Amino acid sequence: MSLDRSIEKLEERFEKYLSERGLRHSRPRELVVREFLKTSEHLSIEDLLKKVQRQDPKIGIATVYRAMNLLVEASLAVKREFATGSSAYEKMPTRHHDHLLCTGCGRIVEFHREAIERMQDEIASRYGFILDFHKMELYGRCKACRKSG
Amino acid sequence: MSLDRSIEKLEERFEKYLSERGLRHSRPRELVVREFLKTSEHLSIEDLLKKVQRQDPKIGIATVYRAMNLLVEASLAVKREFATGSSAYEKMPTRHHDHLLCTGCGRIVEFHREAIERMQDEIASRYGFILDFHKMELYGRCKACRKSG
DNA sequence: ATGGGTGCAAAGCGTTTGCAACCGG
DNA sequence: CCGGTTGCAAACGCTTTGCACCCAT
Repeated sequence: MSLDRSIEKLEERFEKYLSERGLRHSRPRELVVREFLKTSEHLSIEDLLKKVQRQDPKIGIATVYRAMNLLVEASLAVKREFATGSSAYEKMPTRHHDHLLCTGCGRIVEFHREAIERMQDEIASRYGFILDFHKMELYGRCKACRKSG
Repeated sequence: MSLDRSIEKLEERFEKYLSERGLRHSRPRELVVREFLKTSEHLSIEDLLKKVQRQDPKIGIATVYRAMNLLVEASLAVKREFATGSSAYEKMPTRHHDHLLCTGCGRIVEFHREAIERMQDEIASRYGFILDFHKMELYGRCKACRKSG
């Protein structure tokens, strides 16, 4: 399946989400959603705003926030808040993963380690908890950043 | 060593930190630091403010923030920001640990699993990173909260 | 008497919200 | 038309900061 086709499918899911609850289809919203869906990296609100403003400079930041909140409610996006203070949206991951972040250049690497996931469940149950979700972020410096300074 | 004695030692380290850089000793600061040090749990700014205001109602929230920032700089406290939006200070841990949090009652359990730490380093190095720190928080519901609601 | 510390209120910052104009179905 | 949507600006909640006054040293 082509990338465009997969974006189309996600857009359809979003339209369905909207129409099911009497929400409307609008040009600004469509621009935000499309720009978000066509970007594969983690996207900050500011970067997303810049992208949509290239197509329509009148679009305000509130519209971007509102569209992203809808996308999160529709389970098409997740919001990540990092320990560095920045936050970013990513497309709803098909498989769970955690993040490795470079404190130098901001690069974000996704990873998954089943053995860790199992240990987390085991730790939780040892204390009588049942886990809903977790947050695991590793912060360090990538090779390039260590070289450059 | 008694609890009081250990608090005294920490207070001494803080006084040393202050005098080494020409900072002063003051009553409001002392109240904040003492209340913080005598509490073993994770403490929010609001809760700490309430505690110190019981002893001196005139103390403002800015003083609490300033004192806690100093304590963090002095490596006597660490600030934790949780995915639930709340943040809390805890005494500088003698050994590294992560957190398990109940999304129902807010209870926080500290844990440490060496095997996970090792895998985190191993994952980082696989991507060419050297880790500075990490954040691992497990969110779920404790037994009591599952029963009650 | 210096110059750091305090309380207060204002400013910051990222995000949300109230509102009047706008527009989609 | 009705009621959701937009852009703007104001309001948020948490944290920091500017300032005049206070107080340690």
